[in-house]
Amino acid sequence: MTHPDTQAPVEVARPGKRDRLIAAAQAAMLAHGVERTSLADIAHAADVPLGNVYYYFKTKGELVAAVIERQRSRQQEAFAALDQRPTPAQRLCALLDSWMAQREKLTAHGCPVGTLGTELRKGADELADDSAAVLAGLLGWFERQFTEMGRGDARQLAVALLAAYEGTILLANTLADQDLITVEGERLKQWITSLA
Amino acid sequence: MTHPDTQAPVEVARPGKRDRLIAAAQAAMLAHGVERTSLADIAHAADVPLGNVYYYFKTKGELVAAVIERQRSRQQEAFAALDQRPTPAQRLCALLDSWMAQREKLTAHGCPVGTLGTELRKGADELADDSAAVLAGLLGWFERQFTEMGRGDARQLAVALLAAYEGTILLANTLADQDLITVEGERLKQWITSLA
DNA sequence: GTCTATATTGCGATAGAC
DNA sequence: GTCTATCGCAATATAGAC
Repeated sequence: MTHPDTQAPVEVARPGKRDRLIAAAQAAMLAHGVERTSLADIAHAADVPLGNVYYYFKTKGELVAAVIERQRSRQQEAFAALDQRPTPAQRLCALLDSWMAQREKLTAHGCPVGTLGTELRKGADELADDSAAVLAGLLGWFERQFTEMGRGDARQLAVALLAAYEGTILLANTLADQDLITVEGERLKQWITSLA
Repeated sequence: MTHPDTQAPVEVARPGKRDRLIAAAQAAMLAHGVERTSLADIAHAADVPLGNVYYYFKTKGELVAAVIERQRSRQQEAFAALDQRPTPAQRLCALLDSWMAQREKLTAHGCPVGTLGTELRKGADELADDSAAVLAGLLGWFERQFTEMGRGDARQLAVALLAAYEGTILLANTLADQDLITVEGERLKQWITSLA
């Protein structure tokens, strides 16, 4: 802490300027959609001047790509944590528990992965496939759990579970009723338990 | 047909100019989203000059409102047709059959009601509630069928069915796999039959 | 690397002739 | 009622000083 002025003459960027932009973009795009979120909004929220955004991301699309990559990365961490649990049924139920715990945010803005994927499919965007890969990652993880439970119809069960998951959030969001997530969550947990 | 020039000096609009705009708006907005659909696109598709759109709709929002009203109207017609069938299980399965028959369009663009509701919730739009009412209409119809089947948990069953319905379309659209609709459709029909 | 000022474009909406 | 021309604005992206 001594002589802070004399050392490090090179201006080191406050760590995370780029990360702050990605996080701000993710939050704003989840709340208002990609199209309605301007780079000015993101820059303001991240406390970065507008023109400087283009030093980190050449286009808005690159920023969206970074958001998707961040989702994928977070998803892998979540899987790693869940995989610590001993049985597949416990892992699936633990995910449903954390899902229900987030019901307020999910009801307010929808599923981050689902709504982004839906919006990107409407554009001519190549990014749609990247977003789809995140959803496919969740589907694959579900399928692995069911396979480990010895189910030959693991794929179909995974599709049914993911559809119920995404569909319930869509309903909760559109109808503005977070209790739908609680009720469906409990029903799905019972269903999983009955399969184990 | 005689003397067509001398009669009806008042220029009667070719029937359906307004309707053409609504239909074109619905198609374009389903394909590309409300935000990305410009009034110029709609006017061009409906073969109406851009400036003339404002004679029929004061704002773009009014045009979206007309699209929603059209969805609601079509939904009522669909319910009336389905209600001709003798049993609630037959009605539900008939709806799932028509759903599966439309799997190609649903996979390409998502559910017209679900994607519109999701997008409008992202905006500050008051129209979101109008769109939600259409989804709620479908939910209510489901619930009536289960009630008529003598189920005390009709509401919960309706939520589960609608979530599976919307969630499956979201997956089929995002993952670009229309077979998901076929597989889930058959599973849901079996489930309904098992309840009857 | 950082930031201000601005070029450029596309869209919603309007004015006003016919 | 119909249509052309255009305004005003917001947003992406760039130029260029520091």
